[in-house]
Order: sequence, then C-alpha cells, then structure tokens
Amino acid sequence: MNIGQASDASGVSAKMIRYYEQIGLIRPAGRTDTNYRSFSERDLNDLRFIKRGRALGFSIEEITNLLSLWRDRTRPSREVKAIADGHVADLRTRIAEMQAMADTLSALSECCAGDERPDCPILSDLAAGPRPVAPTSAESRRLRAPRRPS
Amino acid sequence: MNIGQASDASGVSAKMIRYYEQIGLIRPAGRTDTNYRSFSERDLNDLRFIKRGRALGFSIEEITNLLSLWRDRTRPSREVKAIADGHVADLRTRIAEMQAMADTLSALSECCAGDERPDCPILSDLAAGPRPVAPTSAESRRLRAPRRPS
DNA sequence: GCTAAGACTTCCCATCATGGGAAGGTCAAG
DNA sequence: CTTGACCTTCCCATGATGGGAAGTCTTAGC
Repeated sequence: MNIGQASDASGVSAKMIRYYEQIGLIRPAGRTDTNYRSFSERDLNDLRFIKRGRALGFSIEEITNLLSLWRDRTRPSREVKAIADGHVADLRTRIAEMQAMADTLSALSECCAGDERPDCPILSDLAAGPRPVAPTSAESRRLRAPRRPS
Repeated sequence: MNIGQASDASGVSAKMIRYYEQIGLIRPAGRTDTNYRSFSERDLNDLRFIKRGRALGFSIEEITNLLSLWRDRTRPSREVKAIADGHVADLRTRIAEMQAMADTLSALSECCAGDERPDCPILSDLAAGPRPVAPTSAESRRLRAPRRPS
C-alpha cells in the first residue's frame, strides 16, 4: 500500500504522512525497491488514530503521548484521562475567551446602524476602548487571531 | 517618545511595534538623529486601537481595514459592521467546533475510570473511532490544534 | 570625563500544522 | 514506448509572536 492509498484510507494527506514520519510521530514506513513508502495495516491504524486525535483538537505532542499509551497494554487509564481532561480544560478556557469576544462584538454591532452614515459604536469602542475590565485572561497567553483560513 | 515608552503606554510589545511598522500596519515612526524611533500621540492612538482590535480577536488584516475606516471620516458604518459581523460569525463557528470537541471528550472522560487499570474508553474511541457523524465542518478548513502556548 | 547598565537598532531563528510547488524518478494503461 | 498519474526529496509560505545575538546609544553614578 503506497502513500496515496494510505492517505485515502486514513484521511491523512500524503504531505502530512511524510511530516508525521519526519518528526517521529509514526515509525518510518517500509520502502519498496524503488523507494516508494509501503504501509501496513498497523501503520494505517496509527494514521487513523492520529486523524481522530487531531479531529478532537489534540496537539501533535499530546497525540504522541496518547499513541504511546495506546501501544502500552499496561498503561494506567489515569494517564490517558489526565491528557484528555487537560485538553478539555484548555478548550473550555479558549471557548470562554472567544465567547467573551463574540458577545462584546455582537453587542457593539447591534448598536451600529450599518448604513451610509459614518457614526459607529464599534469604531468608537476600538478607539476609546472603554474596555476597563479586568486584564483579560487572554492577555497572559499568546493571542491567536481567530482567522478564517480562507 | 521612544519605542519602550510607546510600548508601555500602549500595551503593545516593542517587538510587535517594529513588526507592525514593517508590514505597513502603522506608518513608519519618526527617527531621532541617532536612529531611535520617535512616537507621537497619534501613533499611540493607532497602537491602542490595534491593541484593542487584537484583544477582540481581529486578525491583522481585519485591523488594517478597520484602521483605514477609522481614519476615513466619511466611511459608511455598514462597512465596519460587515467586518465585525463576519468576525463574530467566524468566532461562533469555531466556538461550536471546539464545544463539540470538548463535549465529546468530556463524555468519554466521564466513562474512564482514571485509575491504574488499562481499560480506557478514550483510547478505544480514538482507536475504533465510532465517530461516524457527518463530515465535521472542521474538516473543510485548516484544523488548528488548540494548544496552550505554554 | 569615564564607566556600567540598560535601552535602542537590525537581523536571524523558532513556533505549529499545514499546503504549494519544483525537479526528477516510477508505474500502469494504451 | 508514450503519456499521465503517481511517487520521491527539497524548499518556501502561512500568522502573530517571542528569543537572542551583535552592535550602537543614553543615562546615571562616580
């Protein structure tokens, strides 16, 4: 099974499969005599595991740990749970931050006529910034720009 | 007013001020005869505007547009509102995605004993992935790993 | 006036996960 | 044997931010 088939079967792009191999997340795939990568069922299972982990928002680092726990039949479920719970806490924190942004902005937007006139509470807020509230918890971490990936 | 003072007064790091200048988000600051940047009150206002925009999650690109609308006294508030509403929609989409992740994960976590035993529904889910649900809307866009920036 | 500390300058590198694309080798169907 | 679809590696870009080096400048204390 070559990389294209592995990609189709796992939902992980060929680019990403090569990347995961490069950073050591997955074992180097076998090679044919013409240097094509060759994937086994087991490799596929790993790729599907990774795919699902990413879909749940786990970072590559967390997935590295989850993968090694998965392979360890004597793992304590405590460790798995700790990773998952940590991730959930992270998600909830970020959700709350984004929720606060969305709420603030939609309140401002509701007060904006949205017509040809220049008066706009949204700009006024950005300019005067009466946002005297407590130092946004978001300021203590890297502030990602919630961007639509085009 | 040099860059350190401008940074303190605006809350934008010196690094970021230089970056914003480099990418053309702000006008190049004046220079002293010894090549130090020199900031005016107006520059400060721009920096504060940017700072607040970032705190609301606007991307640099959106802020670029908001800044030029802000400077244009004949802007139609419609345009400002469109940017804000677009951003709010983006936020809400991402919130929903992360919420779904968090809900799925915490449901799994609740079923996990979290003790010394190896049995773990979280790993089972990642491995077997009975996640047959509709193609997560998240899969159509770049999937960010919700990472805590340490 | 001299010196040391601190702040400024530019320049390069790293992050994280992903995609784009070039240049060249390989495979399978016609 | 050609053609097109695949594979390989390698380099580059993203977005917003920080780290740090090497060199210049300023300021406070002596």
